[in-house]
Amino acid sequence: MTQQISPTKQRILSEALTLFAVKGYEPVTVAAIAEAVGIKAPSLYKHYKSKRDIFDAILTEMKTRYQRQAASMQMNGTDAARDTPLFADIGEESLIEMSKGLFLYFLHDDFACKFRKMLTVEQYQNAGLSALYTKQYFDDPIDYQSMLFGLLGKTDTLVAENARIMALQFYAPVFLLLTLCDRHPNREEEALRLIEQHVRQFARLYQGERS
Amino acid sequence: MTQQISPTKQRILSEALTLFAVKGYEPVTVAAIAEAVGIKAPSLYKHYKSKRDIFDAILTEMKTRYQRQAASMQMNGTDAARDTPLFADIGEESLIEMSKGLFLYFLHDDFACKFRKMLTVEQYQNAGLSALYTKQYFDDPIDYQSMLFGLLGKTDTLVAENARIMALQFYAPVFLLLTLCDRHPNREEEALRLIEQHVRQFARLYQGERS
DNA sequence: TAATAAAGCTAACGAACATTAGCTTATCAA
DNA sequence: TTGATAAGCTAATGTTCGTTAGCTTTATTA
Repeated sequence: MTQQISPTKQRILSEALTLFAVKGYEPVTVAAIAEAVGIKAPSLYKHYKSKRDIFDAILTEMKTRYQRQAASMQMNGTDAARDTPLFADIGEESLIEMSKGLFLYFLHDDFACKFRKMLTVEQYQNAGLSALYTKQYFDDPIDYQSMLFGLLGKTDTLVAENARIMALQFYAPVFLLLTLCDRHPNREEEALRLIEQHVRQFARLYQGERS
Repeated sequence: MTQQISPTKQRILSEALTLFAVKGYEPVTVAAIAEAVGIKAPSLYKHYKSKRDIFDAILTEMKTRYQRQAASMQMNGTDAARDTPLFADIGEESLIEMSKGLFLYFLHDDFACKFRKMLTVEQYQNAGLSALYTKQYFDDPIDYQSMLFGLLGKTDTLVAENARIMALQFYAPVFLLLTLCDRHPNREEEALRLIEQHVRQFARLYQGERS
């Protein structure tokens, strides 16, 4: 039932995204996309009916991938809510590894990384992309982590209101370092070191609080 | 000695920045800049010799402003180091007001706000702007706040290494909320509320630690 | 084997772009 | 009053862009 995608068609998407991620939509010429793929510009129109059509296909693919990932997170989230031991019991070390892992995934996953950059450079001229950026990199992560911290705090003195602040304080430094490395890949090591110290300090501060 | 700037020349800069902030450099046409100013495209060339020249003039003006501001911060910083009472003595409330004040300045100051957006959308295709972005919105703020937290921690158990993490944890949430409001001005109230709660929590966590 | 469709190519078109040439008008010093 | 300069304008130029037309070739299918 699901249509098979021609390899060239897929490569056009990939190379276009690579270019859009750096320059944004408008400054990228169809000739440049074609050259990256290894064909001539008019040949692109055998696969997509316009430049905008390529852009839309990228958006569609991203939405598909994000929903798939959100669905798997949902499962993990539910499991976590049921099964995971409390904050203190997770252990600082595994929390560090989780943070670093997510950081490295978003930094190095080809599609995720380039799509994030494209959203970044297009966010102010496209209301749809603006909303998508906020959902993917602000509201969804903050909501999700609020939920986790909220669950952890139930048996504790932490109130629900504070869970959002905890989420903000946990997430923002990691995200800031992610965008730093987007610009300067050579500072990845430094960022990882800072993330480790940040998580350690964060755990210490919020665990110290309950004793 | 200092050359007087024609009002039209200044308006060109201002309107060009407004457009560059949203679309980036390339997609903005000189005709669009001219129309925003209220003249025809060829008339622009009486004031600047090319489109790139307008862009460079914006960069130059921004560097001037930033250096002026940095110089005044330097003075405040030195004064702070000499005169300001310790962290706990500043008072949570005035710390909140300071944070909100800086946040609102960067969010609403016309030039600062638009220039930040322009850096955001141009950062991946211009190495110079990339470095400038990192300096202005990562290294300089983190260094400065590290210095402050470092001074405050001298008489305390906090080590210098931790001052950078403190700075990161203090600054990142505020900056994240700033970029959120850049996209969604209608969420300013929510952001201010979160900043207040964040600073309160931050102060409580790091003060609780020393007792 | 013959017919069809898919996927590449060159050539060309019309629109939009940055920029230049050259004109007009107003300001202002000599 | 005259001459020059500044700052606007229209018209035009050469380039680049997205897209289309129409051809060739290869692979698939009847």
